[in-house]
Amino acid sequence: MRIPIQSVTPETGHAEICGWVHEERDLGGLAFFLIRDRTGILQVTIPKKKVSEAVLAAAKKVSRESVVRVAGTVKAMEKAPGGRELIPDTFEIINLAETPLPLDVSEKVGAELDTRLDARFLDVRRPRVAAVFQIRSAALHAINNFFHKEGYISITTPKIVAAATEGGTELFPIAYFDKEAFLNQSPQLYKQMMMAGGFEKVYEIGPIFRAEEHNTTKHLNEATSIDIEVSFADHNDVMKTLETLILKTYEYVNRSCSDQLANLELTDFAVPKAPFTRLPYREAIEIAQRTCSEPIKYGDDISAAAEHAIGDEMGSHYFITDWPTEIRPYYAMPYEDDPSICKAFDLMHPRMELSSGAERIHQYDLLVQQIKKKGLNPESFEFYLRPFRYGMPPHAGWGLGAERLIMTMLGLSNVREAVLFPRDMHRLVP
RNA sequence: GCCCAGGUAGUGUAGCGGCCUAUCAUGAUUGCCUGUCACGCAAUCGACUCGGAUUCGAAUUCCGACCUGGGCGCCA
Repeated sequence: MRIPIQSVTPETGHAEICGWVHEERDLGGLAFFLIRDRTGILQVTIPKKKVSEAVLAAAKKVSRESVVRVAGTVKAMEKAPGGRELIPDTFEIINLAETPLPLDVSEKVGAELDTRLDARFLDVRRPRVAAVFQIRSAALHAINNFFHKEGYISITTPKIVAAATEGGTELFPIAYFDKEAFLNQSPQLYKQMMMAGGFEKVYEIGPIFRAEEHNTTKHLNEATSIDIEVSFADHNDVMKTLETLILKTYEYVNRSCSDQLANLELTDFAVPKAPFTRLPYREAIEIAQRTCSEPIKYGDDISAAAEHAIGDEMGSHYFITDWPTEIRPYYAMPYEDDPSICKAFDLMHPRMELSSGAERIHQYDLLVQQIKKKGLNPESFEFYLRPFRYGMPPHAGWGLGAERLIMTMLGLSNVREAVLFPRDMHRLVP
């Protein structure tokens, strides 16, 4: 019976392990093999005079990163990594790996991201890379948990759609039988429709697709969006929810992923401090005008340089609130007393935007008016507008980029590090 | 889409008109070695992205193609 390497201790007695050959060192009469599975690394020690011919033959033949099954006696050994080693009585090569390897799993020499992504299956064998995805898994678990505890209904909405969410041209067209269709850029319209469906609190974690030809370390053409929509809530309510979710996620990762964080050398991992500052857009612009070398004025989008300048000033997570209605999507709710600004917000990490959200317009006439103001045709949004005529409650929500959350949480320099098989302008394989 | 910077053994690099039969590390192959933990030692193997041009001579300069990284716009 195979047991995980993590649970092999000097008290184990006889053990059978399965895994990959991480490193081999042959000292002549004595050989050492480091065997790795997803839980850890164990040293297999072969005193050549004391083991069987079969073990010797296998040890001679096996190459690095081959898959093996090794069984034998576990002994306490101070000189061995982890204080224990396994002396094999059987050493079976399950699958021999070809040589040379496309990249060095033991990390003696580096590999560029492009090389790593081409051989991602090998790249993720490296413990520090695996740690990122184990943490990503834990973070998404914490997020799912949070929503279930809070009574949200998990939904999945179509990724193949007939119309754009926000107008725009940044959609991937696909052939859908004899019709024109697109990959969805956001679940926005569908989660709002479920407010008319009376679900009240919904969330979805799923893929979003953007055909923008951006070439940066924080954009993907296929990303994972964490989306919520809540009825009878306003922008402040859902900002509070987002803030709590971020804290809970960091706390869970901090609590349950200490090995992985150690692998990533994140000994100073810190849960952000709440409450996050609510910084009105107007004040954000003032900070940028004061501290950023590039000129910016009220009404502009916040440029990367301005974003960094404001981020430096704020130092940790913060919200930018009260945006000019003009530069937000048509569905953002304008303030009653000043319709030039709206109840939209972005959640910012000092390095980049993580999330954007808003209280939405729930009145049919106002929504149609805003769609027209953006130069869009309400007729192409009929499927979306229809629910607004039959009892749409007030509601608010946001979308949070899962990869950016992981990237900023772990200090990754490229968002591609947070996706197993990233899709960007140049990469469609593997 | 615009603007930079690059493409040298399996991997990561040095070289930037002749000293290149191309450096170093890692790796692979073979041999030696009983406590390695980036083991050590010896030998061997393995590369200038492609096409054109300039030149007596091109990895090195120029042009084009292809590929890659990064910045910007925009956004999650």
